[in-house]
Amino acid sequence: MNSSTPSPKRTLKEGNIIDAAEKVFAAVGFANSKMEDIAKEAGISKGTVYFYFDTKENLYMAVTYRALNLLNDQLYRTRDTYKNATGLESVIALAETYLDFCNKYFFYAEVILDYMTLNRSTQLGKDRARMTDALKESMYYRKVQDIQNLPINLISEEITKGVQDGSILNRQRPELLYLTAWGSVIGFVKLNVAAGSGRQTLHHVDIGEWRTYLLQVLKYILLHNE
Amino acid sequence: MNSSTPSPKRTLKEGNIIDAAEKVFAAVGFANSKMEDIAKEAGISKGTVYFYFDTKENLYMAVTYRALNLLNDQLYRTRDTYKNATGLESVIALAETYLDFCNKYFFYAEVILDYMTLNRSTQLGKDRARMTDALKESMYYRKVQDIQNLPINLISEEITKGVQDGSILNRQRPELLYLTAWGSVIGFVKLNVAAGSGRQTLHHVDIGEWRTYLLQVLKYILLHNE
Amino acid sequence: MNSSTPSPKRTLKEGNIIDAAEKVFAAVGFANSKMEDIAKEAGISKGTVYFYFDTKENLYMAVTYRALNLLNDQLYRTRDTYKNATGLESVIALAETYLDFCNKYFFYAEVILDYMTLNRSTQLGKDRARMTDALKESMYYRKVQDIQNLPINLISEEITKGVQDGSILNRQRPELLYLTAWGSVIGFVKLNVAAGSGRQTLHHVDIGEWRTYLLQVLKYILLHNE
Amino acid sequence: MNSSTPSPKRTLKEGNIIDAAEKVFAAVGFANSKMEDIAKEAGISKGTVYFYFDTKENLYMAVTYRALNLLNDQLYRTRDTYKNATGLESVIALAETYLDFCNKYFFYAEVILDYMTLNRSTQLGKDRARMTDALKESMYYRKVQDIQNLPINLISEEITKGVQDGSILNRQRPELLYLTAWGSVIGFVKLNVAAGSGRQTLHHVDIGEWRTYLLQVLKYILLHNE
DNA sequence: CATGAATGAGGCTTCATTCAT
DNA sequence: GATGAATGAAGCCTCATTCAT
Repeated sequence: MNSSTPSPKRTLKEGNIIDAAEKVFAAVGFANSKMEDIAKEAGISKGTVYFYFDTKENLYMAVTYRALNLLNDQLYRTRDTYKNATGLESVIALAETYLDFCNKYFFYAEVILDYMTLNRSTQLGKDRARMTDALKESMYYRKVQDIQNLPINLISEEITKGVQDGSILNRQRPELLYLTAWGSVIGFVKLNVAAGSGRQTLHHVDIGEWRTYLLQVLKYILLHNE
Repeated sequence: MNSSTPSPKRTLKEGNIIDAAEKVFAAVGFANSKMEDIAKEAGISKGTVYFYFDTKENLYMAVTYRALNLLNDQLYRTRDTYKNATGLESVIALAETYLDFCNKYFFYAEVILDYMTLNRSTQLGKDRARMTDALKESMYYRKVQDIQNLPINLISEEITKGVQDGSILNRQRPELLYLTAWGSVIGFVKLNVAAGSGRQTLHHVDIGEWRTYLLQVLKYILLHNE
Repeated sequence: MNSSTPSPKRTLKEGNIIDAAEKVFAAVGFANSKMEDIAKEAGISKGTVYFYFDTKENLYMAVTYRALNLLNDQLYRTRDTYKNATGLESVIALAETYLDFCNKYFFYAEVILDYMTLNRSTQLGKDRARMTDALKESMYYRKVQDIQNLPINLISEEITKGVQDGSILNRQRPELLYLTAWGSVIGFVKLNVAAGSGRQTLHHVDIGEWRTYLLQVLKYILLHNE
Repeated sequence: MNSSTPSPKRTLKEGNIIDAAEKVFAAVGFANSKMEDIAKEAGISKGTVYFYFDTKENLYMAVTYRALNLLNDQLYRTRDTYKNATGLESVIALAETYLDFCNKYFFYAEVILDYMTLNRSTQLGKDRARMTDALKESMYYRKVQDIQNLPINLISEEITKGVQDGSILNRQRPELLYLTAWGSVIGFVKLNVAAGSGRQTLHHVDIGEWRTYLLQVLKYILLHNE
């Protein structure tokens, strides 16, 4: 509705609440999070949370927006850094950026993956519908929608660039490469997320080692036409 | 606790309830599922559901158990079919089996991934603790624990077999290969799940084509040392 | 949805809850009534109230339905009693019946008047809309709608009968007579309601005396053409 | 308490707020009205509303006071206009004035009736008591009390005048006549209000026609002894 | 005086679970 | 074994009111 820039003070306050929400959501999951707890975590009252975020769903979407935004920032920064490098180098750097992002902002990675699942579920009763509606009416939901495709677009562009500058030899379509590569990374992340943030090994495999190997495979895929 | 074989009648009834629970969980997610709905879906009363499953969590674990069991069945069947084939062929066939499984029963795939997330979250309040406890006391939770490692063990064995019979040339440790391969597959599944079960294309890429390419990459990984 | 007759037990229980709701609504008004209080008044738990009435609004409508139903019963009974009398006598008896009803079931009279105001208010925000929706979806709302016109139809018929049998001499249209007569009665009731149920006098006028005079006027209206 | 004349500026501001309050109360009723909405409607902030009216109840009473005041004004004006006419003519003119008032400001008519209901309800919990107390402490509540009897006194006087000057032949006590007449008018108004403000017909009866007939009946009552 | 952020008591409603029949 | 009525602990959200700026 109001597209004017919000006051810096308001933005700051919202930020504090999102900080708190993040912690609580990350700790116990959306369903088990109570607005009361989030308020307490933020050191304010429940009412104040509602003053800034009219719905629990909207607050969750604000977290998602922040996560996606941060990811985009980092991807764009990497892209700019590698402006003069080859497409291959850029793509690998982007993959590393994403892996680092997931490692550093563990919960954000989860939230972003969660978001992708949101539109799925078939309605069974009205309640679900109501919840979905609440979500879709949320301002942040629309904000997220606006930027959800940025990562894929960015990476696809860099793959295309690599194909054109000859650094990427694989002649599959960029989208196919993107999906395969991204899928590998997501799988890596998902397995790590599932295992928990603190883990250093999974099934006796050192995660750093796995990471290195994954990047090797990605590079391999990009370099070979088969 | 009671290790005597349950009556066939009881098993049948439980099966019907799990059928219903699956549908409801898949449709609206665990948190939004109501025991009432599950009972209705099963055509029985809420009380009866509780007669067979003392907790919502336990019912969910029963679904997980079924999912994992089914996956194991299919993997074992594939392994047996390829008993006399090379390790490489066996491993690729197992990957295909898993992809088919995820495609056909994609809710099961999700449930199995979900299971891995269960033990994670830090406690903030008592509720979470209570829920986790309820879960861990559930009979099906223990049943799931008993078989959770079967897939990875099975696949690792086949990779080892492939290494020994010379069909797999990659000299990385089987577990590392397993994780990389499984991660790729999970990413594939996850992206498909996120997109929705009915889709035929994703980002203009035909899913069958993607699948074929993914298997190619897997084979490639196994065949090349580095 | 389910048009089968509810079990007598259920009907009985619902009746008890409506009894309690009546008392609470009458005592403090709809807005100030709490479901908790109603439950306590009925000697049951809040949850049980919701088992029978899914909404506070629906419960209120159930009260309205009962009120309107009771009024209809009494009017029909009077009509039957005066089946062989003149239309004039019947109409006067109906007026007396209504006055008695309002006197005896004070709160019911209010509820019925309230109902008439329901569809009015212009929406300003969504909340109001939501409340109205909750109301209109309520089963009892529809039940009330089905019988809301019975009184006016009944009385109009009797006026018509009186015109035909020559006992009512006023040649105005029955509807006009009905509105004028009914309006007088409603005004009487409304002023009494406003004053409170226990009052014997209003502005130094004995209410019984007023009632007698009102009936006189009504008779007068019916007997004189202009 | 403070009997010093308020500044014209303050009076103006209060007036604006009451304007807004009226609209909101009329649209959604007292219980569903939010101070926020009223402030928005007045184009000011919530805090400012509270600066002028310390309580929602007090604001409502201010509306009531305005309504009653306006009615009184109009009745007095009519009385003055008919100073030299007969009592009968004066009374009929007053009835017409009231009908016009109700027609033009029909929310005011409701508010005035509402006011009469205020002192009634039995206490069940503390909330109701608190609300009533808030009301009774309100400055406007006392202001309303001061003028609440003006209409009935005025009309009763005119009836008495009519009896004395021989224009009113009915020998019932003025108060009885007053109540009967007022009741008829209130019923008329109530039925119209219930139907909605915009209606031109009710049950196929033209409202103007009904109004004319009602005045006829009133005149008839006044002119006939019994 | 005006603003609008902050508060927190309170109400409606949900739903896992229990239990009498 | 099955049923479905009963329970009550929670949780989301509202909104009158207060208060610092």
